Amino acid sequence: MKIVFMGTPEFAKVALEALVQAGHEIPLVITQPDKPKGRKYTLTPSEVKEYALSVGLRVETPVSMRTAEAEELLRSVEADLFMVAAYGKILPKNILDIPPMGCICIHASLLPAWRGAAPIQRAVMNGDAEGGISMMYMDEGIDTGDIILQKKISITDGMNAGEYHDAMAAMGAQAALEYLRMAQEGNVPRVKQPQEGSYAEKITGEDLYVSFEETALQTHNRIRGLAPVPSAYCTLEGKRVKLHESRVGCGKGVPGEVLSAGKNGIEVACKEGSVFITSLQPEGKKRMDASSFLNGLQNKEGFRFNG
RNA sequence: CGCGGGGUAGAGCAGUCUGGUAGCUCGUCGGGCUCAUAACCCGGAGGUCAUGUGGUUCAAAUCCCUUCCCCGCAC
Repeated sequence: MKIVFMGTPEFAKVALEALVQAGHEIPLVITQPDKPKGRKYTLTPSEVKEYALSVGLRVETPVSMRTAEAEELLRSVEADLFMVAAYGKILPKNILDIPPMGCICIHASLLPAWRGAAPIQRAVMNGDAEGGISMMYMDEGIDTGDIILQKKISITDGMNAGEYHDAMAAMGAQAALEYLRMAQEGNVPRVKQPQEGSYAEKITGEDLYVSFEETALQTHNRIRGLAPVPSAYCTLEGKRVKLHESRVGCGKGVPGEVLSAGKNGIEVACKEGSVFITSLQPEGKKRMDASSFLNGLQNKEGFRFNG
């Protein structure tokens, strides 16, 4: 079976790696073009591209899927199916129709929940107790295709998006292999999705700001849902402070007010309840625990955030 | 050359503007108090102040220059 793999970030890389190690034939890998990244603004390849090249796969990075060139490229490999994981571009119908076995997508949510760009972060930020992987036949909608299989995982309170992501990536890879086994036996289930679902909007700068104007639980979920990257933040004396780890507390006070500061962390009042910040990172500094932060703080007396 | 912050004891910081014996909080080690302690008290160790046998100076953590490294923003 010839598979064209389409994907971009780490999540997709893990799946591609599993396919390669299982010995599947992958004549072509499609990923996003290199993008300028980092302080030096250097052109950086995607995780998928980096890995694919390291194992000698053919990689193409079309700028658009809506060109004759893209269609010709994808037809020319005569693949049986396209497997897509967090590619980052919408596939038009003429592309979807190319492979005889269809376009199969690995999506990081239990559809129809969290369709779209940032299902992993949104699930954690929303405080979901359960999440998982969906394999589906792609259609022209955004993550609305018929479902082949789903795998569930619980999201514990102590888990951040990074940990959840890693577990999900591994599970996504397993799901892909399971699908391929079913496909080889010619026995692939296909269940329609409900129309109604939720949408996981892309994370923007506004999502990162912790105002403490939400409840303690919402604040905690925001912090862990954005950890370890891109990180939630608040401000202290006009400077950004990234918030990496927190715990829910039950103190009361004006949102942003520091209620206590010690070995348990820095307790900050929220609209309802409080959160203990246990790991944070001032602008220009490295990540540190709350004790270290307090050791170096000049005016330990009555500081407050976002003030 | 996209913008900016920083490299001082194991950790986090002050001191740099206005050169003149290296400080703070925490940790660590020893002792004491206590039924006991992560609490408290007393004492000690620990730093060629990132780099350059760099420049200026009677004197450089501090002023000037070199190189390396870390981080925030933006993308």
